[in-house]
Amino acid sequence: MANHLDALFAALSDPTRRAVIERLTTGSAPVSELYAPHEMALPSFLKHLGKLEAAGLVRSEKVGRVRMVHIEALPIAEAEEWLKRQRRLWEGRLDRLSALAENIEKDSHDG
Amino acid sequence: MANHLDALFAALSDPTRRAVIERLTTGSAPVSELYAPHEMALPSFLKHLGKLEAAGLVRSEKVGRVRMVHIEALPIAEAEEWLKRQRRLWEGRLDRLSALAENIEKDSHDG
DNA sequence: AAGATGATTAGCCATATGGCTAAGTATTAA
DNA sequence: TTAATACTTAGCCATATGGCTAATCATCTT
Repeated sequence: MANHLDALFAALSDPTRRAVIERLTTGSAPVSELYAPHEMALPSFLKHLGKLEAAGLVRSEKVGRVRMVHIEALPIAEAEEWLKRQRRLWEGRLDRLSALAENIEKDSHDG
Repeated sequence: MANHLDALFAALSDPTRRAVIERLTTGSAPVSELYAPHEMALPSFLKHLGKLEAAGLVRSEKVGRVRMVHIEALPIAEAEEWLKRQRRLWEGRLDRLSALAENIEKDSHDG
């Protein structure tokens, strides 16, 4: 995937993975705890964790036999920024259109 | 896909599709114009447009033999909101942690 | 009416994704 | 030192995804 936004948005496109992110906003947790609510085999779940980590949304390190996982704020902010920029560009265009409409209105009175 | 955020984030996970969104923030355009900058066969490109439309990010209607495409603001705002909420939850937790740290500090002086 | 234009449909292909089981490794607990 | 715990690795499977060509349809333009 060329752009890292690719991996970022792809990571967020799955409900299991978004649920993990939602859980992690309340604090770090070991794999076993993150896994508990999900009705799938552990290896399947670990693939999801792997994608989150590959996208940079999450980090983890092993403490004894337990792997602790924590959220990484920056990539979330980056995705948010991309969306915000698109929304603003779009809104900016609407503003310019209505300004234009006003000018046309004015012109029709002047002219 | 259960949640409509699934389709939304999945639609945004491809550079061709994000490029289309970026182009559309500057105004509606016919398929042929949206297609022009992309080095792939038209049917391939149309699949991308189809995903954007399925995700609700885009609408289109046919005028003569031309199909005009325009952006739909709401889904972008929804994706943005989900991200914002996660960021705030996480930041809120940091605030609580530092408040807790201050209390512990205070207690250690009192006790 | 013929030809060009803009899109659409059908169908093929390779790779990615999301799920599984089975078996293995490394720590900790008894 | 044996057993339980917490992952980890390997490998299989079905479906989804992203690309293609070839053929078709619908609407202008000449």
